[in-house]
Amino acid sequence: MTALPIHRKSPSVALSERGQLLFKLLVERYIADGEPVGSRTLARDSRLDLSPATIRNVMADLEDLGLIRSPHTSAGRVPTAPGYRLFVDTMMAVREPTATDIERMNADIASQTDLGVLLARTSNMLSEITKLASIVMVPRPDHQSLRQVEFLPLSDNRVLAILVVNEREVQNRIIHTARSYGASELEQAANYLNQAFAGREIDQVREGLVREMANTRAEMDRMMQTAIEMAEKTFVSSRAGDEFVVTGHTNLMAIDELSNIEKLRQVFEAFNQKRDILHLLDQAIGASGVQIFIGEESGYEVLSDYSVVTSTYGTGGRNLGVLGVIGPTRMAYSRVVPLVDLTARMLGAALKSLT
Amino acid sequence: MTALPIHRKSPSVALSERGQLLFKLLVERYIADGEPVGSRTLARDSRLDLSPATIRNVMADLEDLGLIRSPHTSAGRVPTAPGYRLFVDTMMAVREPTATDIERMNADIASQTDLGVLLARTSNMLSEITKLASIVMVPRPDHQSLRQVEFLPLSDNRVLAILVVNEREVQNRIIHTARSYGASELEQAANYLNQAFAGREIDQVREGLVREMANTRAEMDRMMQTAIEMAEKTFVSSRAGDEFVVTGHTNLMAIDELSNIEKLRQVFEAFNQKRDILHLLDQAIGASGVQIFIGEESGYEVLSDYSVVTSTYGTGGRNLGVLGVIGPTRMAYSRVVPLVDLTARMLGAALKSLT
DNA sequence: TCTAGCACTCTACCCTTGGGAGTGCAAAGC
DNA sequence: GCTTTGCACTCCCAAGGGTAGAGTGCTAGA
Repeated sequence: MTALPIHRKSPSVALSERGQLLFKLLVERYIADGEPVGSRTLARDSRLDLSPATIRNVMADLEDLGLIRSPHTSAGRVPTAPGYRLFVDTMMAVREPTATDIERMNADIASQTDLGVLLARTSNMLSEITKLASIVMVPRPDHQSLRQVEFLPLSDNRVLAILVVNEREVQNRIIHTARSYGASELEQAANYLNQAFAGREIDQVREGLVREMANTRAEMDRMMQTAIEMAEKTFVSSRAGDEFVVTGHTNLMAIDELSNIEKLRQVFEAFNQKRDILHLLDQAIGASGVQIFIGEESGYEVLSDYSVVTSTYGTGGRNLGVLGVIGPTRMAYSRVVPLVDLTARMLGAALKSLT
Repeated sequence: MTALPIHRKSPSVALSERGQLLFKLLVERYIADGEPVGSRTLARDSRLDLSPATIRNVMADLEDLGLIRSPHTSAGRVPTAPGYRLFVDTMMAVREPTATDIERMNADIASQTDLGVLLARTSNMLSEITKLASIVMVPRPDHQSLRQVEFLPLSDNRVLAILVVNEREVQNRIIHTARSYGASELEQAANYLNQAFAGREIDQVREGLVREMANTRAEMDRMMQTAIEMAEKTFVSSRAGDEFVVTGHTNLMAIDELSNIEKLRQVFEAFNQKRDILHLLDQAIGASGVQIFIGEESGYEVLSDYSVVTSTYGTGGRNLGVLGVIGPTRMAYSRVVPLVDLTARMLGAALKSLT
């Protein structure tokens, strides 16, 4: 076989060209098979026409650099977290999603009109195609602009408030009031609020009300009083907390061939204790584009054998949220990364057309 | 020891009094330990002062009756599905929930105001206390009475419809229209609908509209046209499909000591393919009160090693939905059954105070 | 009708064993 | 100086065999 011109030493970086090649092959092989890769296998895989012994020497170097390790004395080598990191950063060849996948995803996502359903479907689809667990964090509206508000009296001094924010999202809250209000009273209050504050940020609404109160204090008529009272209770501490959609847990069970059930349980538990996962996703929302957290990098011990691939999504220039997948560190990054990217873009587009 | 008066034959039923006693002990023991119960153990447990050999004879009878079986030649006996059935039907002594459990549940459930949160919390709580997976099916409103409707124009010939039904529930839908409508136009249409149909069943609204159309066909003014057009699209095929909340998957993983991971995966998968589970819950909603499905009784093969304990819940006389738990057939029925019952009643009460 | 005794069966566990895979090292080859 | 060969060594894993424990069914005797 044509030996490559391998004698050119790579200048300062510790890794020779040959080392890189073999390392790349090793990672790819391990991702494909899931079993430690030995020198003989690697010798066959590479077209370098080198004996296993030579490969062994290179592998020893790679091990010294902390890129690979052997699970035990006489097993092959597997990539370490830093190894995966190097791989995805400098040598991964992304495999574009197949036309089928794109088609399938498009059909499913584009047709959704309800925000909740859209997110759920997106998560589902991503999970099915990647065969991993998928997370979609719902858009966190940094500013909510009020479009319309309605009040409906319920029994027992309670009022149902319906807010339409950001042009299309509907929120509703039950508020407890000191006395009971009549329907017409509430209607007037809502009318006033709609006229005075429609199109304004919710935060501003609260401020505006306070100002209003100061100005008109004495000569406030009854309607105004009602309006202010209602609005105060309605707009206080809105944010119900970030939510996210998780689908495809079960895919993790299928993959984890070691089926370390206790570990798996802990990961699932983490999904439920949503707060933990949220923090991870928060890290991701800062930078736009695809981000990869390998093993311990995520900062969560339970995820030490798992990697997380995330991408922000949004419309235009704004990041609305984060989505991604969780799977074993040896997931097929070259396939998963473009898929996550694609999904994020599609969701962004779908959201845009929804507005 | 004081031998019980066991010589009285039970009349026609195939099971002697002694057989019943020993069977009950066996089931309780197996539920507690999870391991096949042998004749020696049972001899010690019972205060009957009988030798293991005698117990063996009884056990052989019980096996002939199909109430118990041995996993293999020289293992003890475990209850069969019919065995559990007999146990829960005729000999189970319910253990009332502890004051702590009641207190805890009450605190958590009673304080909720949002329907979605209430259901989620209920499910969570039930799952935590029973240490099983819990399902709460959301109330299926067999009749939805319309309280109020609002329309908001969006871009691209789409209109956001907001429905308030059943006094407090808010639904919103995006509908696509042939042409674009102005805000005032839509407002008039909503006003008309609200006046004409508030308080009526949604089904009736549709019917009423059709009648209206027939009557006024020719002299329909523009406002009416708009109203009818909007309403048609809004009220068609409303039912977004029954939803339910599942929590505590992870508890199943902890219990299934055999950790037959593939089986577990199938069960989880079934949770995701919600339709399957729904059908099971549908069976339960017919009869009110607690129902127990043991193993294959549920009609789902994947659930063959699991039992489902459900109860309907509702306010006043009406059944609104079903909740329950899923766990191994050897769950502690005597504890779980009253807990499911209690939860159902508490949820019913919470819903009542919410309306 | 109950009990004691006994032979039998099956599982779970431990230990050993041998093969296979892979390594590391030293010496020989190009 | 890099590469290869040869070899001893390590470790895992699966298979086999032996043993103890638990429990059974059956039969004969109280």
